[in-house]
Amino acid sequence: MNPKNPMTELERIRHSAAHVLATAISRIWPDAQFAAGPPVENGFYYDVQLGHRISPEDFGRIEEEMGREIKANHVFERRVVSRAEAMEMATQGRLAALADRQEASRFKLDILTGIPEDEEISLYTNGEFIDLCAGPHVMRTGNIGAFKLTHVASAYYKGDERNPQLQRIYGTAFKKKAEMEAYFTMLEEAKRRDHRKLGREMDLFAFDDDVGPGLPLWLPNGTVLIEELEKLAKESEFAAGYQRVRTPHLARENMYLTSGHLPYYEESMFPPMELSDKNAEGGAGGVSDRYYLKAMNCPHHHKIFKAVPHSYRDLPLRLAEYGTCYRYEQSGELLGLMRVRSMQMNDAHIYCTPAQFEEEFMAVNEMYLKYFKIFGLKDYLMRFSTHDPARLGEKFVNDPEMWKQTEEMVRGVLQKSGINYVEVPNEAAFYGPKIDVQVWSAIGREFTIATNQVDFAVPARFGLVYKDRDNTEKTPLCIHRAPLGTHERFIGFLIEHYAGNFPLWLAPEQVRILPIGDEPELVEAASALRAELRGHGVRAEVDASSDKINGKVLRAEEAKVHTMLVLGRRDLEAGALSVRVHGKGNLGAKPRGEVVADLLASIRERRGNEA
RNA sequence: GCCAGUGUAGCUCAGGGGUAGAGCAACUGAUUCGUAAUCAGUAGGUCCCGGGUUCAAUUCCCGGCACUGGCUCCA
Repeated sequence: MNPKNPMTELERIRHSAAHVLATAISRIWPDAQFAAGPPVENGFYYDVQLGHRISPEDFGRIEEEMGREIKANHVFERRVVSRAEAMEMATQGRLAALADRQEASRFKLDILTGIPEDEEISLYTNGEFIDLCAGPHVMRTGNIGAFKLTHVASAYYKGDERNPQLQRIYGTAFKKKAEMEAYFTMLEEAKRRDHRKLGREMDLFAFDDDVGPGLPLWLPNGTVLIEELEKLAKESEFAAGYQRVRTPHLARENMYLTSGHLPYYEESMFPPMELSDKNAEGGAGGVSDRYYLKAMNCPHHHKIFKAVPHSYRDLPLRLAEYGTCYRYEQSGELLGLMRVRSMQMNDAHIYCTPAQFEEEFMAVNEMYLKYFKIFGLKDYLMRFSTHDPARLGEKFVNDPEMWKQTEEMVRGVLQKSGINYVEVPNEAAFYGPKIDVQVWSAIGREFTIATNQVDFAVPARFGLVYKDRDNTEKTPLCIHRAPLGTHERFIGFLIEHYAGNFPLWLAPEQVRILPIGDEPELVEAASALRAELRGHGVRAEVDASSDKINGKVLRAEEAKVHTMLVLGRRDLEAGALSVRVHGKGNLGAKPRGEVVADLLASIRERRGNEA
C-alpha cells in the first residue's frame, strides 16, 4: 500500500482484518503461503496458497481464531527494516507467518524483489504474526469492530493467467456491528433486483440448454421491452438524420481479414462454418470457403458505404442498424443478460470529415444524455479511453499524429459540453480513442452500457473514400456509437435499475382491468375498455378469473402490472374507473375518459415512474 | 478457459441406498367478492446427462454439461 495515499478509517479496519485473517489461517495451517491482502470496495481479501482446499465449512473455525486475535487486542507495530534483513526473514519463512519455517515465504520474497531500490521496506507485527506491508493499519486488532468471512474464490497470482492460482478468501469488516448488519441487509435487497431473478419471475427471457449458453430467448414480455427501446432509438435516430440499413448475420473470412479482426479476435468469434466444394481447388472435401458469424457490424456498414460512390456532399453519412452480433465469450464469463453470446446492438456508424467531427461527436453525446434523462439514469461514469504512446504499432495503430488529433478533439468536446468524465490511458480501441459509459449492476459488477468510439484507421483498410471539393479522394473518419449498448445488457441493466417496476411506456403489461364479479354487463364493459385501449396501442388485459377482487389485486401487483383499473358496479354506473398504480396503491375513482387520456399521455411522453 | 460450490415439479425448497415430498403457480368445479391470498379437488418428476460400485443408485464413486461465486478476458 502506498503511504502517500493514506487509507480511510474503514479501509484501515479492513486491511487490518486481512492481516488478522492471515494470522488465523497461519494458526490452523502453519505452512500457508500468503501473497497479497488488501482492502477492497466491500471488504478485504487475502490470497493464500495451501494444500488444504478452504471451503465455507472452514469459515467457522477461521473466524473463531480471528475472534481470539481481535480479543487479544494486539498492537499493530510498524518497523522499517533494511532490504537485506527483509530478504533474510523471507528466506527463513518468517514473513506472513507466526514463526520461522522450513520453507521461504515465497510470494513475499517475490514481492520484495519487485520493490524499487529507493523505497522504504516496512513490516507490521500483530502478536506473533509478522507481515511485509506498507500499511497503514488501525492501532490495535481490537479496533476491528465487526467482521465476517463471505466467500472463497480463486485468483491468479498478480492477476496473470500464467501464474499459479491462489485461494482468495473474501471477508468484510466494519467499525460497528450494526453497520455490518445494514450491509448484509443491503446485499439481500440487491439480490431481489438481480435481473436474472426478475427475468424469470416476470417471464422476460429464458435460457435453454439445447439452444446454448449465453443465447437468451426473449419471451413475449421481454420482447415488449426490446420493441419499445427500438422504437425510441429509431425515432431519435431518424430525427438526428440517421438512415437505417440491414445486414446479414455472417460474412466470408476475407472481410474479417481486411478489417483486422482475424486473426486478432478469432478467439472471441464463433468458429467458422466451412464449406466444401468438390470442384474447388484442393480436391474433393477440401475447404472452399469459410463464413463467420459477425462479432460486430462495422465491416458490413463499411461495405454499405462502399456500395455507392460518395461525395463530400453526402457527409456526414449516418448508417444505423439494430444489428445482431455473436461473440464466443469464455464460458466462465457469461452472466445472465449482462454478458451473452448473441446480442442486438444499437449500432450506427457516422462517416464524416475531420471538420464535421466535433459537431457529430457532440450530437452523439447529446443523444446519450437525452436517453439517460428518459431513464432517470444518474449513477454512471463517463470513461474517456486514450492510447499509450509506448504501445503504438502493437496494441494501437501506429499513427501518432491521428491519435493526438482525435484525442484532443474528443477531450475538447467533453470539456465543452461540461460532462463529468475520467480519462484512462491505454484503454482505447486499436483504431482510436473512445468514451464508455460505465454503470453498476445490482450485485455490484461494473459494465459498459454504452460506447462512443472514434475510428481513424479501419475506413482506410476498407478503401473507403469520398470525393472532396478539390476533386481529390479522401478517407472519412468514422464514429462508432451505441448509446443504448446492446438490448441484452441494456435491458438487464434497466430491469435492475427499475427493480422490475417499469414506467408505463415500457411495462410489458401496461394496464390490467379487474372486474369485480362476473356479471355480464361488467364483463362486457371490461372487454370494451380493453378493446378501446388496444385500439390506441395500449397493452391491456382483463382478469376474467374467478378470484375475488383482493386476489386479483394481489396477482396484478405481483406481476408488476403498471396500472390496475378496478371496474365494479359502482364505477359502471358512474362512468368511472378506480385507478390503482403498482407501488402507489389505490388512487380512487376517476371519469373513464380522463383515465384513458392520462394513460395515453404518459405513454406518449415516456414519463418516468415519479411523473 | 481456470479454481471452488450447486443441480429434486413451472418457481422456492425439504428429503434420502429399496412406491418421490411441501408451498406457490397450472387445471377442474363451486364461490359473486370494492383494492395484497374464497374454498375444495385434480394433474404434474429421466431427482441434469453418461458410466461405475451394489441384489438395488435420484442418493455413493468417476467423467461430462449447465448454473452460481470469483479470477482471467471483454473489438
